[in-house]
Amino acid sequence: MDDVTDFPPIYVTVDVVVLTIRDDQLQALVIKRRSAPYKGKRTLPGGFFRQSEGLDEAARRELREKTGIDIAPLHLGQLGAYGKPQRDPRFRTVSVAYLAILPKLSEPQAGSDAATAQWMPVDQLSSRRLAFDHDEILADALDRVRAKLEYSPLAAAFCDPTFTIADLRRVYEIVWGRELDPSNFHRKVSSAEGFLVPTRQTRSLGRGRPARLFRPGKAQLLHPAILR
Amino acid sequence: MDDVTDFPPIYVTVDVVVLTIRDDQLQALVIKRRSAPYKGKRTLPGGFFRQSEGLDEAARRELREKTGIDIAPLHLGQLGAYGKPQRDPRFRTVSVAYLAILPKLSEPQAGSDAATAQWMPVDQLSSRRLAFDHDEILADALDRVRAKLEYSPLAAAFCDPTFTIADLRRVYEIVWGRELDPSNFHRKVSSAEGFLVPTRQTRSLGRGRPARLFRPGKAQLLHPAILR
DNA sequence: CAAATAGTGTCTTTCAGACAATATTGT
DNA sequence: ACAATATTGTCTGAAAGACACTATTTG
Repeated sequence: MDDVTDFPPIYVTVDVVVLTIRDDQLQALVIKRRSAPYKGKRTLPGGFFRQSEGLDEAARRELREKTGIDIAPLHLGQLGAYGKPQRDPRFRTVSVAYLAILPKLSEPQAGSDAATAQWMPVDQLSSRRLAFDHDEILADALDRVRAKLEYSPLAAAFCDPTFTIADLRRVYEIVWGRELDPSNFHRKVSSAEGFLVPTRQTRSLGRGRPARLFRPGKAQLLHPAILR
Repeated sequence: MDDVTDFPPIYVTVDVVVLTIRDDQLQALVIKRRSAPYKGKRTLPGGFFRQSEGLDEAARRELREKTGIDIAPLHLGQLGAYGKPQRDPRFRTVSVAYLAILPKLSEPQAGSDAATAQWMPVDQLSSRRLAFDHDEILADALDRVRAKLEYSPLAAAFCDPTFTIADLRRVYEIVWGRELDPSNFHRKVSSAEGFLVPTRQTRSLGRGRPARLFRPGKAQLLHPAILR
């Protein structure tokens, strides 16, 4: 490594793509900027990184401060670093992006920027809508979450603590953007070792046979995978 | 985003995990440190990030400066950001790690730190051998490359411009650490659309039937995947 | 010829996808 | 009973793993 004095420091930020399902749509949490640059435009929640904290820790803190949401570390994963030279017009920054998945119950709550935080369907954010390079970060997040549904039990993170197989299927259908055969889906998730733990409860929607409720299992990798 | 003046800048570095296959072993490029901290210990090649360059660009430059190797951007991918508070005892750093794959022909060459660059088998670097948090970065790189062999044509990046199916199989065997059935492997890679482009040449090893030589195809994703 | 390596074919099992059939509820 | 949803079963085809077999070279 070279001598540190030759290289000026760079501002490091953390940005978080928070995804949930609301109104049968995949939605992301965005914040409306109140100052220049990009005043009035939307961004991903995020902020500067502090000296004393690790990256994951910073992501959790930002999410908590901006939205009042305290997410389990389990459902927070790093996406990568973004550092194109002109990504912030003010000064040189590198942003470390995170992906967080929440069940639909949560609303943006109290917090420093809470007044400006809102959920928006990702379909309405698909291109050239967010400030900085946040469109690119969001696109990468969507690629990531679509891929992770295949081989990880991530889909359960979109659901309440107990959920039916139909709930889980709706998650896959909404994230992947296509319908799945209910019977084949049922067979596949049921046979994936450690994905679903049956409970003794059922849930009725008023019409039709009540569905069994499940809890997430301990598996970190699905085998066999639920292929797109 | 908050007011910038509240947050001290942080040093951003780039570290590169360069992998190749030499002597039938997966090997990584490491550099022996010539100054404190960790004097005499080995690290991954890397250095400070410059104001004017993008992250990918910085990774290529570091690799070129430290080793004389000019890698195609195609075979250079970001692993992620590492930012535990105490990862560098001197000051607060965040490192963006990259993974680079090279065919075995390359030797560490001229460059500022070339004298101290060397290839080492990853089996001999498996734990607590590298300075800073580079053991962790290397472990993540190995996870990544093992996974990528399944669904991407990355294995060809370990090979010369033309290669036989047996060459390719040795890559999988060495990276995954287990033997594969030659006939099943042949069938699988041959049927993966766009993975291999046949040439009219063959190559003889002196004994046995000569093998056909192939070039890498255009596919970015293997279908079906070559599962572990 | 034998030895060695390359490549093909066959069989069994697993799993995906299409879709039929059965089960259990509310109206 | 009927509509609606949940769940199980059946069939077909794709692909994996084990392994027998054929092909083409050198010694």
